[in-house]
Order: sequence, then structure tokens, then C-alpha cells
Amino acid sequence: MARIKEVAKWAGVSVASVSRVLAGHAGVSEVTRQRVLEAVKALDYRPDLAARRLRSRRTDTIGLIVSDIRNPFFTEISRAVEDVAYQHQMRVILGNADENPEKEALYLDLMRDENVTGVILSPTLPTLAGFRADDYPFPIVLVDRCERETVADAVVLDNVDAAYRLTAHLIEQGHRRNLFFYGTTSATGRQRQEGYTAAMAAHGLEAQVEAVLATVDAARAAATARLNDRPLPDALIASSGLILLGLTEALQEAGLRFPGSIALAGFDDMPWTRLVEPGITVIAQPTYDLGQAAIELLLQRIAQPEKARRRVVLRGELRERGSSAKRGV
Amino acid sequence: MARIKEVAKWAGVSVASVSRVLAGHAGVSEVTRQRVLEAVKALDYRPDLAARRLRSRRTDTIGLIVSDIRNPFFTEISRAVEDVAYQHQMRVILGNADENPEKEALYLDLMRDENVTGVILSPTLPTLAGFRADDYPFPIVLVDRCERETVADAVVLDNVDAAYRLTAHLIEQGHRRNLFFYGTTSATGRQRQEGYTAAMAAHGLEAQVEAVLATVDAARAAATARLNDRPLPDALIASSGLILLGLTEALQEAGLRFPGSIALAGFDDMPWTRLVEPGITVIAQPTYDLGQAAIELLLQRIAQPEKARRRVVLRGELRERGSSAKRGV
DNA sequence: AGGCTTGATGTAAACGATTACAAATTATTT
DNA sequence: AAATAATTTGTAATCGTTTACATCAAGCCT
Repeated sequence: MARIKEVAKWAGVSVASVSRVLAGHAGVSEVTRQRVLEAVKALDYRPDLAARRLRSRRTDTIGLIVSDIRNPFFTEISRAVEDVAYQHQMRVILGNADENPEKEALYLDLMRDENVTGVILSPTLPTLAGFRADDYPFPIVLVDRCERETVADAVVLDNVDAAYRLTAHLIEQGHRRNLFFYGTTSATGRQRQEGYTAAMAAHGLEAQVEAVLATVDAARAAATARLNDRPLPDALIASSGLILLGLTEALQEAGLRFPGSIALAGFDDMPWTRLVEPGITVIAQPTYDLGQAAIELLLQRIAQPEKARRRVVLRGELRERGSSAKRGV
Repeated sequence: MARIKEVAKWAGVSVASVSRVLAGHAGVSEVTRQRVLEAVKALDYRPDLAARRLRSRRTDTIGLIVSDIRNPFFTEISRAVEDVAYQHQMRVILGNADENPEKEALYLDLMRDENVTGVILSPTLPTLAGFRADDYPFPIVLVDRCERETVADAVVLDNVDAAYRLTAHLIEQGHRRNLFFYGTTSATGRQRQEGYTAAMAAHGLEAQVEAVLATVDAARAAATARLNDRPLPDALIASSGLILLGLTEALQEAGLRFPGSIALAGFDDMPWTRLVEPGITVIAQPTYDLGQAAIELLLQRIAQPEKARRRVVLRGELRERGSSAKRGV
């Protein structure tokens, strides 16, 4: 394996010149530049990243901490982050925190050990409480989950608005007794619940909410329990994709068809929401865009550490499908 | 930020002793061990990973190269790999090669630059052709895709067997004219096609196969075209989750119900295969186990480079659902 | 008691790059 | 043509560890 020393010797220049050429620094003549490039090619030289990182104190690595990569929402975000990162010759280290604040802290620690250039984080509520980006030795961009106050750069959906529109749509379709299921561990659940409640109130309807763990199983169990209510709710609303899956399973197990027996709607457009007949009405999140925006915001923050905090808010898209069809009178 | 030097001074020992204690090396007395540990805690010392990696020439990092993390199959594999890796204090670098051999080569190059300890790779067919693990400066474990010859450590499904069983099941249910869709870019498609063909032949039936790009869109388009055939096939079989999704969409768009108009079955059990009524019959792959086996195999290979090559073969599980129900005579 | 292991510790040389600084060369100005 | 500025190059220090090797003390054996 060739080292910078040998490249320098081959090209008949000093190691400094080689380093300068490879770093793209100015102040090196065209003739040596060419000679160095030739030597690099001839020897198939690859700079040793460990050495570079040690001396330069830059790792060109960013950390991505999410709850679970298997959640399609985060899968897509991770893909976006990786795409952009690699375009900028940066690496990504992923952490699955499983909605567990301790694991989040653990991974943040690990990111410190790795001396990452920056972190993208989708925090649980406990971590978010009292969170200050300044407490960390690297820039942090929050994604998906963030309280109102601008305590860190963030990229989020307009959750209140999206939930409002989804709920209003159901009401317009004649569904009045709508039961809202939301996850307890993330800030989005709360915000979406707010939007739901506001929409209900705006139409003079009483809000009914059910807080559950943000997992498929918990949602299914909670829904199954509520399906014994009489009269049945007009509609179930899920504040996330995992919960929507749980509700759908519960309805199917209970033998309830939608929208005939009960209407259904929720967040996140997944492959199957179109497929489950007659299609499930959802708010589609611009997931890839969220991830892309997050890393681009992070890269900007890295380039300009003193710039004012920013908060990017994206809008969800209502996709009307059969599951919310008009209620017969 | 504390350095090893300061820890040594605080503890009243040499840097060598500190290093030895932290590396867990033998030959250090209990009293200095304790003193060093105390100092580490007091100064909140974290060894600099770049320096460590430079000097020790070990990165404790493994590379994972798959086609697309958004394919649930690989999402799950990646989660398994990361879980085990972190348990062993190792990092994971992910590469999405998008079924593109050039990108695969690019990521393999990148892994070399990163001086990774090992790589887990799910190669395309072109990369697999003439692939030799020995050509790389790190151990490689193939996952999911691998030709017969043992040219590298590998963890795969028994694809021929699984496809055979799936096809045989359909035939037993009375479906005789079964059309098999498989992806052209991966070795699994071929192997599954073999199993399918063998099962058809064993029952005196003629195989009918359709090779498509392994994407949802390509599968949907190909299926839509074939749905004009008269008479219709008795059943469609998909050789992968993405293709199965495409077929399902095509059937739904064509207004064909299964198993009434046509039966359906395929590979990969996904959240929605249960949900799309009356449920889709699939071969469930032990995805997490595949990933886990792959990294464990890799770790063993790293520990014992000279050990004989190994090939782990896992078995798929047939999950019978409504979509393959008995055909009325 | 003196030589010989054994075990614990310290010293200093790596690892392979980047980069501050000095030196050398060339171009520009007066 | 000398003085000055600008550009290009090289030397050597440095990043923070690990680890080969030397050293030293203590225990054991004859």
C-alpha cells in the first residue's frame, strides 16, 4: 500500500505538495499538480483516513439517531441522509434508539467518541424536554420531532395543520364521533392531537383521544378494546404509520369493514395503504424531503456555525381514499 | 478534553499503563489498574478513536452493502447487523448500491479507504460472476445472494427449496397454469425460478416464467401486460417482495380479485401481506436471522482468518393464506 | 549470596497524514 | 538593477494513541 511519502518521492516533490494537491488547496503550480496526480494514479494511492482524521481533527462523518430504522418513515429519512452525505464525501453512522431515552444518550455519547461533524436526531419526548443543542460539542439538527421553541435547528412537518385537515376531511364526510389514537413517546403525537382537537372543536364536536405506546401491537390492543364501545365511533384516526397499521389489523380481526362499519384514516402513506381496499385515507409526509432538508440544514450549520437558528416546516399532503368515504345517513 | 497524557499524570503512571488498562491487557497490577480507572472517571477521559485507529491499524468498523435500505428485506438485515455490531463495539457503514454493479464497486472501494474490518455484501449478478473474496483486503460475507460454489462465506435462504414448496402448494390447491415472475439482477431470482420449474415439472406441468427488473413498477407493468392473456393464468408467483407488491397492484388495478379470478403468492412476508384480504400466501424469510448470521459469520472470520469457508443456509417458512385457496372445479 | 525468571512499569518510536513556518524562487515595482 | 511582493516549495512539528523494547524490582532456585 502506497503512502504519501512514496507518492512524493515518485513525483519528485515534498509530502506537503502532495497533501496540498489532494486537498485542493491553492498555491501549487500546475506542473507539480499534474505530476502529483500522475504519481497518485500510478501508485494507486489512497490517503489513510485515520491519519487524516487524527491530524486534521475532522471526521467528515455525521450521526443519525432515530428510533428504529425499520419504521418506513425513518428508513426513507436515512436513505435521504445517506444520499446527500455521500454526495458530499461524508459518512453516516446510524443509531437505533428504540424510543428509549437512555439509548439516545448512549448514542449521543458514541457520536462524541466518534468525533462526528454533526448529528441528526429524532428525539423522544424526555430527551426533547430541556434539550439544548449547545450542550453538545457538535451541531445538531432535529428531525420530525421538535417542540415549538427554537432550541435547535429543526426540520418538521406542520403536524397541527396536517391533523386538522385530516380531521376536517373526515367531518366533512359525515364522520362526527372520531376517535384519535396517538403515540406517547414522540412530540408529533401531541401536536397532531392538538390539530385533531382543534378541528373537532371548530365543528362543535367533542374530542376523544387514546394515548398508546407508538407500536403496532400496542395500537392494535388499544383499538381492539375500544371496538367493544357501543355505539361504535364513526371513525378511527391514527397519528402515525405504526399506529395506523395496528388499527387496521384490529379492524380486520374484529371483522369490521371500512368505511361500511367504521371509517379509518391516519398518517403516513405506505405501500399497503393503497392496497387495503378500498384504500386508506392518509396524510402523506414528504419523508425523503424531510431527510434531505435535515442534512442540508446540518451541512449549512457546519459551514456557518454562527448563523441564526432555522426551522424548516414542510406540509403534509392529504390523500383521500375509500376508507373515509361519505357516511350514509 | 482530557488526553491520555493527563490521565497518566493524574494517576501517577505512564501513558503505557493507561493504554494497557483500557485495552484490558494483562500484566498490570491491580493497584495501578484501579488508579487509572479512577483517573479516567475523574477526567471523563475518552480515547481518541482516530489516533487509536491510526496506530493500531484496526477500525472496528464493518461495511454493509445492499441494494436499497428501503427494501424491507434489507432494512431488517441492516437492523440485525447493527444490533450485533454495536454489541461488539463495532460501527457499521452502509452503502446503497441500487442494484448497480458500478456503485457496488464504488462502495467496495470506499470500504477499502475506510480500512474496514470486514464487509457484508449482497451482490448483483455481474458482481457475483467471478467474485472472489480473496481479491479484497478484508473478509467478506455474502448475504442473500450467492452462487453455488463456495467462493466466499455466505448466508442464504434455501431458495430452490422454498420456491419448490411454494409452487407445490399452489399446485396442490388446484392451480396448474402458474406464471412465475422473477428479478433479473439477483441470484435469488434465478434460484427460485429453478425451484419453481422443478416443482412444475414434478407435477407434469409446463413452466411459464417472466423475467423483470426487480422493481415494483417493472413488475406491475409486466403483470398488467400478461393479464391480457386468454385464458388467464391460474396463479401468479412473485420471486421477491418488491415484485409481489407490483403484482398485487396490477391485479387490483385490473379489478381482479384473488383467489376468485386468479391466485397469488410470492416471497417475503410484509406487514401488508396479511392485510390485503384474504391475505397473501408467502414464503416468509427469516430476515433478521439472516442478518444476524451474516455478521456473526463475519466476526468469526475476522477472529480466525484461516478457518475453512462456511455457508449458512436458512429455511423459509410457507405461510398459507387466502390468496392461494383451493380452486373450484 | 548470586544468577535467573517473572511481572510490572516506563521511555520513546512508531502510525500517516496536515499544516505552521521558513526558505527559495519568480514576478512586479520603483 | 535593486528592492519588494507574490508565489511556490520544503522541513519538521504535530495530532493522540499503541506497542516494542528497555528497565527495574521482587521472588525463586541451587
